[in-house]
Amino acid sequence: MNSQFGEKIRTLREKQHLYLRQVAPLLEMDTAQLSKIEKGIRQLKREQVPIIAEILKATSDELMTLWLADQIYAVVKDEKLANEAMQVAENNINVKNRKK
Amino acid sequence: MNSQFGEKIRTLREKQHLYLRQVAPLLEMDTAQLSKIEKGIRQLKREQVPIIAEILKATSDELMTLWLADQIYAVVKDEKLANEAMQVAENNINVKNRKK
DNA sequence: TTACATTTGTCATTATTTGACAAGTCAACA
DNA sequence: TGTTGACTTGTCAAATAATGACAAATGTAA
Repeated sequence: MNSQFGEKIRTLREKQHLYLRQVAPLLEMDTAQLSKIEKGIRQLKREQVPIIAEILKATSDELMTLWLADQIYAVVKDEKLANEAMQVAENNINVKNRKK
Repeated sequence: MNSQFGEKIRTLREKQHLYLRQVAPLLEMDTAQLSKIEKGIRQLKREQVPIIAEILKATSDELMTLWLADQIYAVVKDEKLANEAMQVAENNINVKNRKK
């Protein structure tokens, strides 16, 4: 279901030989939810990204980048103007950063 | 309140010497709502973008691009990893397009 | 003051997302 | 073939967020 973040955490989890049953409680959810998150059917909450990063021994930044990318992708995935919109958004960010 | 789309439609409306009171009913909303949309406090619905484009004699694509850019911006505006995430998302889009 | 355009604040309604659970599939294997 | 364990899927009430509608406020010009 197209989720870079979900695929990544599944891969990481499997590398550590952990079961959903072991990871889910650490995020205070059941296996059903975590399964859906790995498949991209549901989204992990932003504030849980650093938590799962620690559990799976990944860097928070790496997972956050994928998590954010998924959110962006959800906005533009079926849009023919996706690339143009991304360009404009990128400019906005850069302008904003320059001001700081 | 930082909305490219809102600023654009305000500019267009003013160029045409139209009042909120005149435009709002065409979008089936009151002036208060449209005012907020122009200020970026609320979002126009995606399906209304072509309608306002026609009212304000702009191209739908131009306004849609700005509207989408605002949605993207909302996701990443306070994120230090905004640029990295945009890169990843852009790749996803390109990969997807290549497949079609 | 009055008139008019716009803005702001509030709140009930509506829509979307989430959490929790039950039931399902699938593979391994006794 | 029946059981077990891991994962998946579906449903639905509850929580959260977004919207619509309205009243009141602000600002400005006559």
